[in-house]
Parts: sequence; C-alpha cells; structure tokens
Amino acid sequence: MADFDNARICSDCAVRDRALCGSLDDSELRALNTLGRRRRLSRGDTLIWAGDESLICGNLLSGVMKLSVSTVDGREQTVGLLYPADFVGRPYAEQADFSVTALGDVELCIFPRKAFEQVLQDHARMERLLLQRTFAALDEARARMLALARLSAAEKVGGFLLDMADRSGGCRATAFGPVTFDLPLTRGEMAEALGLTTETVSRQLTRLKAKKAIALHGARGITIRDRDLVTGG
Amino acid sequence: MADFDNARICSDCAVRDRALCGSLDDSELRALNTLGRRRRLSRGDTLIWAGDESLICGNLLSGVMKLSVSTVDGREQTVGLLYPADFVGRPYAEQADFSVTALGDVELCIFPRKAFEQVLQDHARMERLLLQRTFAALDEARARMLALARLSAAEKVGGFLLDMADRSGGCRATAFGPVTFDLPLTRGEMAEALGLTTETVSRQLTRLKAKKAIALHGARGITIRDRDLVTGG
DNA sequence: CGAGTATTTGAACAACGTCAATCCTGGTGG
DNA sequence: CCACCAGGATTGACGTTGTTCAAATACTCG
Repeated sequence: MADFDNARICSDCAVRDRALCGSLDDSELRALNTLGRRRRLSRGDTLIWAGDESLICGNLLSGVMKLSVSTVDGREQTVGLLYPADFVGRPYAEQADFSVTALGDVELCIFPRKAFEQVLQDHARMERLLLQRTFAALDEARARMLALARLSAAEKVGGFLLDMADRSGGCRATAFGPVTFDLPLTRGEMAEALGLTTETVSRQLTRLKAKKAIALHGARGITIRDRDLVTGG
Repeated sequence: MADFDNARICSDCAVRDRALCGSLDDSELRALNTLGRRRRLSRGDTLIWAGDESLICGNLLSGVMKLSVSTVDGREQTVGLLYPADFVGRPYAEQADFSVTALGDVELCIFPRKAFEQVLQDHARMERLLLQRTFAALDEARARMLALARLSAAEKVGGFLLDMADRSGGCRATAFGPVTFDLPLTRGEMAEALGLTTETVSRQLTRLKAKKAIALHGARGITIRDRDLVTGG
C-alpha cells in the first residue's frame, strides 16, 4: 500500500473516536500513523492462524471477524466475534492461540506487534485503555462460557439473535418493535459460535419462525417480531 | 486485623516472587503494605458475589478458589479456578460479574479496588504485568470455551485430572509415572467447572478406574496410573 | 459409632448430533 | 431476461450422549 494512503490513515479513520487510538492526541497519533497500514480482507480470509507467530495487532475498522480454535481432530469453536473498533491480536505473546478470520469483507488498521508494544510502553493512557478492554473481553468470554455450558439450543439461538439485533443498529421496520437486519454469519458459523450444529441452529430458527417470534427473509435477513417469544417466554 | 500483622505483610508473603507485586521494589512495596490486608476464608465462603459492587481486589496467597456465574433460574457454571499467586478481582468496573468462592481454606491479600487502581496508575510496570496476566487469563478462558462446547464428558474429565495432577506438584508415588494427589474439588464442583452433572463426572471416574487409568483413594485422592489411558488413548 | 453429606449406580428419558435427502437462493453465463 | 449451478439451508429418521430421577453405598467428622 502506498505511503500516500497512510498519510491520512488516522484522520479519515471510521472508528477514530471509538478505537483504542482515540485516547491519543494529535502528536501521539503521528507516531502511530507511521506504523499503521490499512489492510482489506475478503469473506473467509484469515488474518492470523492459531499456532502462528504473533506478529501483528491492530484495530478492526469495518466488517465482522471471528476468533476461533480447533481440537487436533478438527472440531472447531468460535470463541469470540470482533466488530468495528475492536482491538485485534495478542500483544506480549510469541504465538497466537486463536485464528482471526473475516466473516464478510473487512478493513483493518494493522501494526507490527513489537512496535505496538513499544507504543503501549510510551503511552500509559493507551495501555490502561487496552487493559480495560481486555478485562471487558475476559468478562465477555466468561459469560459466554456459561452460555456454552448451560443454555439449551433454543436459549443459545434466541439470545444470539437478540444480541445481533441490538448490534445491528436495527433499522426498525415499523414504529412498534419489529427489527430487521442481516445476519453477518451463515447457519454453520452461528453453530460454530454457539457450540451446536448447523442442523440444530436451522431447526431452532424454524421453530422461532413457526412461533411467529421471528421472520426470515432469504438466508441472511431476519426480523425480530416479538422479543419475548424469542427468549422463549 | 492488627496493624502489627500488616507491618510484615509483604516480607513474609508466600507468593512474594510470583504475584503481581513481585514487580515492585522495596520502596514501592511499602505503599502497598499500608493498603493490603490479609484475609482468611473457609471452604465455601464467598469473597465476592456476582452482581455486587466491585470493591476489592488482591492476590490469592494459599488455597484454591472458583470464579462462577449462574443463570437467573439457578443453573451455575464455574468459569475459572484461582491458585496461589493469582490475581483476584475486577479493576475498572463498578460491578463484579462473577462470584469468587473458596473451595478450601484460603488466604488472600486484599486491597480496596480504587486504591489499587491508583497504585496501577503510579506503577506502569505493575500495570503492564497485570495486562499480561489478563491476556493470559483471556487465552485460558477462550481455550476453556472450546473444551466446554466441543469435548466429550470423557475428554473433559480426563483433561481436568491431568491438569490437576500437573498443578499438584504431584508427589510421585514411584519413579516411573504414578502421580498421587488430592483433588481440591468435590465431584459436584468438578461438574460445575466442566459443564456436566455430578453423576456424569462420577461415571467417567468409574470408567477410568475400570480401565486402570487411575486409582481412587477415598473421595478426594487420585492416582494417575497411565496418562495415555486418561486422555482416552 | 453415627449422622449428614458426598458419591456411586441404575433405569428411563430428552436433547442434540449424525447421516442423508431435498429444497432454496443468489450469482453466473448464455 | 431467464435457465442453470453450487453452496447453503431445511427437513426427516434415527442413534448417542449425557441428564434426570431415584435409590443405595461410602466417607468424613464429630
């Protein structure tokens, strides 16, 4: 990517105020500017492979990515989803334990890991923000452990749909409730995130549709017709 | 607890070199000394309740604790285990999302959360160490998500036993293999950590005993007779 | 020794996974 | 613009794993 593109890398950043770097002032930002590189990936591309050397970190600018691991015999689990302004990567580790893969087309701002660690060292405010984000990610991961271990398939799928609806910025179809949006995941990807199979996710969606809790539009479109019915009430 | 006890609070600390405060020099330690208070809990006592205000953090000095959450209708899940020298608590949050409970008798070194945050602010080295620990905890939580969602009961129990054996400092019964130790958890607590029921854990242990992979001594004692058989090989 | 709790064991059941077939859909090329 | 194609989604039948409920047994600690 040409230097020209990076000259304005921060000033035209879509997540300038929400990402980690939002904590920096203009002069600090110039240092990052020289380090960061924009990178685009297409659906299915993997930025980081589990087991590889941890070489980069950065911020997700647009699109959705998944964090995943698998057992030696190929069973796979998504352990987190990443949204715009989320931090990506694993500072202070020689090796990445999780793969990071684009679920749709994505755009990132990438830094060399070592250089980024130096920036953290020089900017305590940013390091504190990263610590706070990491604690939040830990809370989320632990909450998801409860869901994976103890919720039924119906509860997992219902909860997931409501979560996605809330994140979608939900273009409300009407004034009183129905929220319509596109899932950024296939059935198989949802199953991988929820600890289920494609078939079970599909059956749960069919069940919710039959209950008139949701409506489906093609493979990706979803309308939440009745939140209470979605949670199983 | 009397001030006298705290005067030597750090110098006689059992985890002095392994805990977070190991990063501090003597003068820095004096500041912490005035903040920290020793606290003992008995088996079953809860230090922090999920949902309560986040008022304290600290280090676990001895014993084992569990981190847990439950659903509104009472299904419970252990989302982490804490061992000596581990950090306890949730800085930068107003509310604790997880309960912290003693699995046996434990001893802790406790700080008021706000004061501890100030120490972090003043000691960048310590804050960096906490960031590194938090990343490690996040990696562990995510690895456990894979286990909870995708491993069979046999794999969960087997893996757990080997993990505990390694942590136990395993007094080797003989020169070539058998490791004997006491589980710090009941069957029910193991089940809660593994996303199973007491009955399933018990049945898996019985199965491993029948395979001569392990031996059981009373309710808590375990001997690993053949690691490969424990993992299912 | 004995009470109370934890553990083990059994039998029946439910939830979810597996395997296989079919349907849909969104993109492509004629 | 429409027919076709490939991958994703749905549905069905059936098997398996782990849960549930219930009872018996074994520990542990007074």
